[in-house]
Amino acid sequence: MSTADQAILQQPTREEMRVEQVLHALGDPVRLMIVQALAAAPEGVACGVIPLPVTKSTRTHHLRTLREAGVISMRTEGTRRMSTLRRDDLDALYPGLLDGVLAAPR
Amino acid sequence: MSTADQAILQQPTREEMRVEQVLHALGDPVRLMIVQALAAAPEGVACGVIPLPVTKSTRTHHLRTLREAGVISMRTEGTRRMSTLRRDDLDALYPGLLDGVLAAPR
DNA sequence: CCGATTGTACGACATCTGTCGAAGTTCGAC
DNA sequence: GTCGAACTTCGACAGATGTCGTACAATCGG
Repeated sequence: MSTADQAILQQPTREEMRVEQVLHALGDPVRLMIVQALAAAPEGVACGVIPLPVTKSTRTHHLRTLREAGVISMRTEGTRRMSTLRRDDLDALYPGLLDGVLAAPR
Repeated sequence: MSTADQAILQQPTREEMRVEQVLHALGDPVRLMIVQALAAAPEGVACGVIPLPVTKSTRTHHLRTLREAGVISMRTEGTRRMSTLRRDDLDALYPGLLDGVLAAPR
């Protein structure tokens, strides 16, 4: 590995984020479940421990969609991938959006 | 016409609205333009006057998607269809969501 | 009544998207 | 070194979705 090795997977900067992409990422039932699970665990969660009604590969697909939209951040930790909500960036760009989504009646 | 004639087109009640459907509706560039245009005109806007890069039929399609998700309300007024944002319902169900979306950097 | 204006309905079509299974990769433990 | 655990990658595939053009419907003004 190089000395500049990054444990954090590629994700858009705050400037690169687009609201329609964020909304599209949030507009899927499985991805919304992931976001709700991450909201309850500010320190991050291993992808695998979130209960989801899909297979591993589909899970990977949704996590990448969320990451590329800028909704979550992922870092490698051993063989685990830890995910966290990018709360600060989302709140800065779209104040109230995330809270509104999380406040939705279940 | 019957005495119970309704000028307001069918739309979900507040209880019937689902957050993932709302987010999905908002997650399209054209529909987002519509919402931004409606946000600037609380009294309602005729569908046709919103500048959009699509044809009439596509416009109708997007307006129906927004209406069926509960984002907008439509009523007939002569040969016009007036659309309005369902601000009160959205704010009640998902406080902050709409404001966050509208605050997005253009 | 006629025509113009507005918008909807329908069918077609290319693309996107969510889903899966199988195979590959990376890391930690023994 | 070998095994298992945790994810990713790839290819495939069915269904959803955005788009258009044409045809149809309703309303208002002369």
